[in-house]
Amino acid sequence: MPRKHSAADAPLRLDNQICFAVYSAAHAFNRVYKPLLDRLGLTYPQYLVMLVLWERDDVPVKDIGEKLFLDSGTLTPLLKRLEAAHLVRRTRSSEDERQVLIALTPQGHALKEKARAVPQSILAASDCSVSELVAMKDEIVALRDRLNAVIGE
Amino acid sequence: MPRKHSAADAPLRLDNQICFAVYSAAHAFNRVYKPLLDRLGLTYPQYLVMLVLWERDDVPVKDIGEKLFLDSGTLTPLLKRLEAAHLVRRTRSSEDERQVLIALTPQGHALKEKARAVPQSILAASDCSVSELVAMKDEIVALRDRLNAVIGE
DNA sequence: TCACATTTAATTGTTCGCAATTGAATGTGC
DNA sequence: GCACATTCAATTGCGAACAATTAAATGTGA
Repeated sequence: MPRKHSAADAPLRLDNQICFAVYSAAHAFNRVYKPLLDRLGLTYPQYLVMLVLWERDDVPVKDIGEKLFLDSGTLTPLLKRLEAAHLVRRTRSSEDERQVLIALTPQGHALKEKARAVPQSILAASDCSVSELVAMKDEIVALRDRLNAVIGE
Repeated sequence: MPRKHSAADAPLRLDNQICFAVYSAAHAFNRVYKPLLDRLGLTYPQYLVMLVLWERDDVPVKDIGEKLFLDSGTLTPLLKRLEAAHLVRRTRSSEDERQVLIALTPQGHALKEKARAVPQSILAASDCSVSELVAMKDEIVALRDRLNAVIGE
């Protein structure tokens, strides 16, 4: 009985890797977002930063980094590009000169209205009910948090 | 009755975005993989390429790209680094001179044995049963494929 | 107070990821 | 057979992502 694959190799097969499922799904999302975000003049990570700021404004870089799991090496140049696009302002905190506070400009605030069209386009592209997506999201977040807990050890 | 958030803003809230769940889970996986892959001298995308090659060897760049959803702009420099690490060889196909065939070196083949320890470490880190992970993986792959179908339109 | 550790952003260097372009090889339609 | 389109990898340029380091501001203990 010839076999194409050895059973011992199963754990190393690409199609058996949940990490690749997640990795490739993230890229697929990125590609779906791209044309939508192009109209806003944003990249996907920039869009995430704007989501954070639309919820709360005038926050230090560190707070944004904690919410998005990104560090200053990623955020500093990204925020400078958002500043160059006149969407945010970067100012040193007067209370703690180490912190740089990120505030939305009027244009940054205004972009929120244009962004409202994005989530519904994504929902349509995922071709899935809201409840299914919410359930999946919660599972993935739970997995992510368990992984992050291991890293923190 | 004061509300912190408007209901109209719910679709734009970071915690409601499945894409962010996927995005941040991908990064969490990356961080868990890093110390494991450091021992193999591989980055995560390089590990994915090696997974493909351990299944089948002597394939054109295009085939690897189709399996991983990556293009030559990503793969060409990555494969050159794997070649510099003596894990693969790159040769022009004699039948079709446009194609570059990627073959494993003996060291590339040998690395597979060292890599067998990786999946079980990941399984432990995800703190989850195999059947749960398989179910999640299948859901995520189905979502990814629906997203990719939209892009292909 | 003063030495010392901690916190915070910024910087540097390496590796992805992709769009757009180039150039060579191949396939095709007439 | 020959113009033409197509295929494939390589290249270029830009924007992440992160490790490691730097530098300044702040906090802490003796």
